[in-house]
Amino acid sequence: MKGNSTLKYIAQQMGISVSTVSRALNEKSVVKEETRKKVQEMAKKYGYVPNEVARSLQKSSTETIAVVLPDISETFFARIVKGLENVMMQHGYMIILADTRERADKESQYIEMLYRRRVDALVLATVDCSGASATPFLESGTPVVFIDNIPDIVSADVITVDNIAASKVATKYLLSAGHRKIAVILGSKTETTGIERLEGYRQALYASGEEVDEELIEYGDYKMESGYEAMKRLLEKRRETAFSAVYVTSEKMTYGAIRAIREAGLTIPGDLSLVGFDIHNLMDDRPQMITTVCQPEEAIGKKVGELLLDRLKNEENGQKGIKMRLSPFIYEGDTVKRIHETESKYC
Amino acid sequence: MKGNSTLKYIAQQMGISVSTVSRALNEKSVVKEETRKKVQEMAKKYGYVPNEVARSLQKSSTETIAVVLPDISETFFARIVKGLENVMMQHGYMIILADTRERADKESQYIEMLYRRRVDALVLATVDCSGASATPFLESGTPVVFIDNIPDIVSADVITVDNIAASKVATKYLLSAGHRKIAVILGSKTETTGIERLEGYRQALYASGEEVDEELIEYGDYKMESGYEAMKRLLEKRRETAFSAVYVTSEKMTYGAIRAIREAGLTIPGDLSLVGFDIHNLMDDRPQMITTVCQPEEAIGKKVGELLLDRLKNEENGQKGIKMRLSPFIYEGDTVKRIHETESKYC
DNA sequence: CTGAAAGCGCTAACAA
DNA sequence: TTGTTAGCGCTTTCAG
Repeated sequence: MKGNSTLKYIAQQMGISVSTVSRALNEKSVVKEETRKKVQEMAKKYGYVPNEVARSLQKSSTETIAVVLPDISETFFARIVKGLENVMMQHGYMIILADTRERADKESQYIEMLYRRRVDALVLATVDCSGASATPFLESGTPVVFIDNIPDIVSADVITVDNIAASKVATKYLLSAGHRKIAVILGSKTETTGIERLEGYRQALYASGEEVDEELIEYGDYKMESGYEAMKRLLEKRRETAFSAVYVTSEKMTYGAIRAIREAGLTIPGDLSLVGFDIHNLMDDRPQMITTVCQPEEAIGKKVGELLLDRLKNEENGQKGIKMRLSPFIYEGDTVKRIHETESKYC
Repeated sequence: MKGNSTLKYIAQQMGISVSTVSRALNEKSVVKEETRKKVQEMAKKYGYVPNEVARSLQKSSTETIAVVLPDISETFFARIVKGLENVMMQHGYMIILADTRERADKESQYIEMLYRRRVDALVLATVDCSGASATPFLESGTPVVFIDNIPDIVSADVITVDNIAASKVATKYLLSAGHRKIAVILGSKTETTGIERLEGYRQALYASGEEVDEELIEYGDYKMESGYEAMKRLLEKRRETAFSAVYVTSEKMTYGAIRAIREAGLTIPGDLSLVGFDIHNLMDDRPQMITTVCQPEEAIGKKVGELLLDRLKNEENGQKGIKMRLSPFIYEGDTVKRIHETESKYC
């Protein structure tokens, strides 16, 4: 018999006006102390719980922000969400989560739904680099922060890891271990994560005077199966290409690649060296020697939160074209050594 | 200049009533085809997007469900959320995610916030087995489904893995590999996940005529660090206890335990056999031989979603005391073998 | 088929 | 300090 207690109901019971009840319950307004106490008593007695839906409607602000991403079961995304959620919760904002399963159509569909719900901001790890899916938010001036992939939109706010640095670190690591023929498995030809990670790889090779063998560059789609397939393709042409190391640029593709290597009867690092990406669980405990590049997720989530809070407080909505690149780490086998290629860059 | 288009605005522009516009835009209502077309045109022209906040207020249903859990960066929870989200999204429901960082105080605080937002249902992986934190929902008759830990409340709806079966499978696996002295690291003395996992361990030992050595039972708090510490304690008394295998009952504690074992200069399974819990990433690719018990997360998420959908559709709110236990798996080293101890049990 | 009116629960002027 | 009124944007009777 609870849950239907409203300001109106309390007001009626007490024979006073709704607005007085409202004021009494909102610390900021001025009411006679005595009235406030009585109202609070009654509110408790009737099990009154404010209805935020009504409040949202009237204030045209839902104190809710949306996070749209390709796969929450990727540790990378889960950790970003965790970092973000922590900051936002402290300020009374809650998070709506939407998992697109890497599908651009779902992405825009979900974003449309979220806009209808009038979330106050959108955090988007897009799989559609045109950035078109974010249109409803962009047009209405609702804050949007892109993480992971960078959209074509010049004025967009972006906070991501420095992908070029990440690949440079990974490649240099392998070069300095004596490898000359280094294969790479990328997640996308069109998304900036893929483009930049390739770029860093190229730069590192050029810098050390190595040729880039296009045969050593394979593509997947960030999912495990594609890492497995890409690795198999690389292994098939290993005779001609003679690579001795491989760099895989996403968590799940790394798992897939490792499986392919094992199935081929090869060992890591005995037969083939490998540098993975975002292998966090192994990182913490290192049950084996996997070297991995990692992104500072909690930091990304936190930065996104702070940026958003600023945007939301200052009412100066709209994109400002902020680009923030955070530094990746590399975790090298058993040694919990961290190499910072660059410090965070802000523009 | 967008984003402020409302039914009222369109109605004014067209010189018709708000209700007609509303009807025209809601497929179900009856309007002259011609009117509908014109309205739809105008709506598009003015960039009208329905305001779900207003709709929610009027329908007193937000089409939103809340998920409150201890740690979204645990693969176990992330996958449940993914499974659940998938089902709910297909029916127009969105998910609000709250991460309590295993803190009971945050848990009840968040649940309070969520109730104010009038989410239509709550999915709760509680760390407070009294179930008291869910009170606002329970009292108001809003559907609540518990996952993971089972609360004291008898009438509560619960969908979890069969923890006793999980431990039995794990322990039997080690017994059949010839181990007699098997240590176990549990996550909690008070939560049902801990209690039941201990129970399964005990039952398996009894069944094979082994004594239970209380010295071989250690407790952590599900976090990595505690797994590390618990393992260290076990190793310190290894001389007296002479255990040859250990069973660790959560993902992160497993990582911690492995680290402790490695730091002690021991190898798995050379010096010590280990069965872990929820080690999914390793499961998919198996970079090494870790045997692990796993829970069917996607299935749990899906079941939760289906139950909720049913509850929400049929308006017969309130707890019905449904208890559903899904079967765990065991993944045994390199072999992708699955042992089903039991089939899903429904009560 | 369409309009007028009421109301979801709350806040916020504006008076009193 | 308190009450009255209006309205956030929408749906839904109830008349017409």
